[in-house]
Amino acid sequence: MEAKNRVPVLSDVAKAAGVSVPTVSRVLTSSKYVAPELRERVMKAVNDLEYRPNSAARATRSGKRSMVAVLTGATSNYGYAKTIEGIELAARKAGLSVIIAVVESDSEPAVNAAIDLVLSQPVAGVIILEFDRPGLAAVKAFPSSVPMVVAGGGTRRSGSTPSALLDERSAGRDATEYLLSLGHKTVHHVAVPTMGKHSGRTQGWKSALTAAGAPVPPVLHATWEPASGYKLGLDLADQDDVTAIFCGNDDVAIGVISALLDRGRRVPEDVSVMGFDDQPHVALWRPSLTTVRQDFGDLGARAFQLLSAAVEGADGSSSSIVKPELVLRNSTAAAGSSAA
Amino acid sequence: MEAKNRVPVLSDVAKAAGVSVPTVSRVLTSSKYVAPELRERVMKAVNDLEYRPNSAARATRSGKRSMVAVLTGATSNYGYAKTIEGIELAARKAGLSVIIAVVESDSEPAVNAAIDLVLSQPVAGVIILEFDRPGLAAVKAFPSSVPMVVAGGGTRRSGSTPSALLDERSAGRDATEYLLSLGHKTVHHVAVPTMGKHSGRTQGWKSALTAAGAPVPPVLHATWEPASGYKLGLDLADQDDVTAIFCGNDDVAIGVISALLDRGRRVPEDVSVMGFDDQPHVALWRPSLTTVRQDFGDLGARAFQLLSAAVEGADGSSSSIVKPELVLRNSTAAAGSSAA
DNA sequence: CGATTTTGGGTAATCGTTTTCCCCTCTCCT
DNA sequence: AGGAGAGGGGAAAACGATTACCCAAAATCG
Repeated sequence: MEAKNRVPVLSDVAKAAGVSVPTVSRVLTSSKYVAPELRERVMKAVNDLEYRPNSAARATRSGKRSMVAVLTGATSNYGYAKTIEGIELAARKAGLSVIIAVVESDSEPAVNAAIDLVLSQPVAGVIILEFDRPGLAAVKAFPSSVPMVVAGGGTRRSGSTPSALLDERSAGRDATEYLLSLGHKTVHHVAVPTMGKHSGRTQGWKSALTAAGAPVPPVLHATWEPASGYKLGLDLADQDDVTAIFCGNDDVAIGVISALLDRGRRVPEDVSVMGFDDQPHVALWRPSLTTVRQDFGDLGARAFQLLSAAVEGADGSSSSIVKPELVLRNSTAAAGSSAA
Repeated sequence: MEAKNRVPVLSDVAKAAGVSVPTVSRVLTSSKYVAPELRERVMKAVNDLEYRPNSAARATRSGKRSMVAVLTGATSNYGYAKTIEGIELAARKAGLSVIIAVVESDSEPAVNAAIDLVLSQPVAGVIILEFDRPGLAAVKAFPSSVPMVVAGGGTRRSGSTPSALLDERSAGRDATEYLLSLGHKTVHHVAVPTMGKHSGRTQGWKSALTAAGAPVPPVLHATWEPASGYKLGLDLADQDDVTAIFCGNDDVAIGVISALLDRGRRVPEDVSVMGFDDQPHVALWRPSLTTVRQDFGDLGARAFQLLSAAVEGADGSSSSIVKPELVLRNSTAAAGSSAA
């Protein structure tokens, strides 16, 4: 157990096995038939020395890349983390490593810095998480020389970029229509800092309202923190005409509900509140949260699939879009159940 | 805007700038003085061509690695995600990329597969998240030829491995002592699937109980899911002697509380419940959750700092340990407040 | 059984960088 | 003015792998 043992390279293995360097390479990449006896010797040497191929050198010569990169505006929020998890799982199954690069903001220097960091590595392709403005900016600025796919909540896909999507627009519309169907005159909306006007959730909400001829209240903007939902919830609680609130995500919904309750408004009797994402714990809230279930893990897996295809050279810019499903629980109720 | 433009290499830049290849390299790495005029020309060519150094080739020749790897048993749970976020931020500031590798289980093939995946890339060093059994197994199996540091919740650090730690043991003890100080005869414990008997939280809990001469109830084992906490909570609700419960994390605590409430036991009047982690939303629970705040982002930053030092060759296996702080809220109360 | 084809494996070239040499030129000093 | 010293930059080697090329031996065929 020498402490600072030099890490073995191909020539060490070749020497140990008594063969030439290319033969070892051929055994390891199984690129050409090698006599069983030699193969045996090589494999033994590989195991004895604990040799691991240096994929940097490999990439340099062969151009075969063994890493995919994820470019994203954030990592630890629920949706981001789950999507990254899905990507990592799919990549690992395919024998690829995953490298994470965070785009600090949507400013040009930040975007370029992240892109530089990623492209300086030998990546086979890049998945950009288009959940927020930094992600959006990264998609726009990304050079066409490297295979890229988008994963996000958008609907429209202008160019020829393959995309794995969650149909947030439809989901937002469904959610809003559901609340309207309960008899609410309109639905207020607290947005999370996603892509601004381009957020599918917000778009769907607005289109449902206008389609139903309902008034469109101004959009309230929260951060990702539940506390900011709480703050906005305090304001909403004071407005008597607010009877239904569609929130940009579960954390914010929790904040809003908490504020409403603190102000003495009952949920769902006085005000119905919906979340978005269906984090595991919101089913246990009191009231349990009506929300929209998004399968982020699947999103990540689909994105990786598309990237694999793009790397293989499939030019047919296929895309996949999945519609999240409503999960009806107890934070929503018919308008006027307050009287009952 | 050619679509499939070959990505430029150093010799392209050299040609465009009318200098030799090594000169370009010297400019980019600022390894040797280059005349201002030449430097100028080179930089212009670099910008014009949008050249980005190929860090695989760079690593091959110079041995300078520009990636750190994170080896972990999971990625999307709160603590994991926040720690990874902290590592990424620190690494990005230092100009390094982060590669993530998940260790599927603590079985030997899974551990080796993850280690192989990581070590085949040109990583400067590795941070292993020792929050669970796969992480623990990875630490044990990791070869000494590559700089490595451990980040986790352990206390003991046998060998000479630098470690960034959260003192879960002390925190668990503090939490338990706090509950005992409220007059509870003993404290029940619902553990999350961390390192089994080696979990600092569980160790601290047990040591506080034995130190106080209180009976040590059997440990209940939950998964990471709130639903599993709920399940165990139903059982606990039926035992009248259960008046205080220390949970392995916030999600489980929420499940337990939910079950207690569903069974008609009041929190905190009948039963006090504590969580662990202080996720942002638990402050908004009703009752708001008493818990232990862990600064995972800081943990990640500290781990990266130690790794940097280790890579630089600092052999003094320094470690850093931070004690999480109790956050007292409303899910805990004095024993017997039920009567009041 | 001799000539031609296959086959397995070694030698050398290659990938995109960095680094070592070395040479040329410019400066400075006596 | 001539020689020593220093500094800047180019040519070539090196890094650790893969791949092109080639040759000897075995296999196939007439």
